[in-house]
Amino acid sequence: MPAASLLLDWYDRHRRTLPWREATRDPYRIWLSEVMLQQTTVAAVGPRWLRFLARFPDVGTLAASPWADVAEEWAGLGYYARARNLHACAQAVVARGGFPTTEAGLRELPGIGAYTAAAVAAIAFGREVVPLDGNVERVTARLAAIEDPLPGARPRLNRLAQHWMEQPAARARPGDFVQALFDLGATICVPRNPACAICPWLQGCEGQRSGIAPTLPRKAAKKARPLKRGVHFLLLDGAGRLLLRRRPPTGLLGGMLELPGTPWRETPWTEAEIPPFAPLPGLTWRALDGEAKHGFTHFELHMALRVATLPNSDAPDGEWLTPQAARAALPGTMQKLLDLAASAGALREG
DNA sequence: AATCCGGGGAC
DNA sequence: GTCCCAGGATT
Repeated sequence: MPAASLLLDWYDRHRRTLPWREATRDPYRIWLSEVMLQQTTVAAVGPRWLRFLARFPDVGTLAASPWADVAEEWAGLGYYARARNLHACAQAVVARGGFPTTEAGLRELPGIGAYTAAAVAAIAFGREVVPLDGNVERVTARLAAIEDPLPGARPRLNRLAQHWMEQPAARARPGDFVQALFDLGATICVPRNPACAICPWLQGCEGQRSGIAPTLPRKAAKKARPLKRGVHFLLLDGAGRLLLRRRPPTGLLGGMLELPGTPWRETPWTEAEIPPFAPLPGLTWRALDGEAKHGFTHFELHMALRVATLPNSDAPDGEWLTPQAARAALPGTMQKLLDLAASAGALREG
């Protein structure tokens, strides 16, 4: 088994300097970083973590804040169920008087799965457990030359990874040891072209010895993504503000703001089907040229856009925001519709 | 076990 | 274009 001390020595010399590593073991800050880092790159999280903390400096502030504020702060980060669970988790933590300090206790909270429970337990509370993230999966699969494909191989990889923590050097510094594994996977044992020559665990890496390390871990084939289409509506009032509505609390972009529109489906929309979805169907809607394109995890989306100005009549239900405020509060998908409108000169903004 | 859930950066 | 990212919830 590769020596934990070799990895920790390497970590002490080469570890990444990251905002959430600033000598704090505040579980709130560790937890927030781990949730933001779920399927999200370190580079993307850095500034967002700092901005989030400035607005919600502690778990009590977050728990007491309205959802609309949390949604606005999370806009653009993706996977919005994380924000909903984050909000619910903060309220649960306040209700129980603080964060649980064990992996099992953390695992009970909303938005905290096997990985995040282990990561917070190890980093914030010094528990001896290895979180199995994409980095640890890759490092472990290569060290042990595991050729079984993910996700089926995950239980086996997890059992192997837990053994790293049994060494006294690792047990003396659990949080540092797991972050050393992250850094090894993020800077040396990377998916493509790993830098095996400078790896502190080169000796004892069976994947490297057998020459298959760069091809691991193997993964099951992925499904093709269908193309869906929708038509959205940009309604402007006399002051140049635009109408947004809030999506249902669960599902795709759940709880986030959007431009009103048709549902998204694979069958193209016929002209006769579209008007009932407009905020004011009787208005004269001008169709803009082009489409906004956005890729989701499991389908590709093309959105057309129609524009109208609100006459002196009853305004439909929704929220009226300036283009600047709308852009700040909208998920990336909807920001692309504003881009389309702006390029057509249909928007008053700076 | 399979599917749903964003967005961006590296290649 | 493809792949990946400090994954979780639901079915």
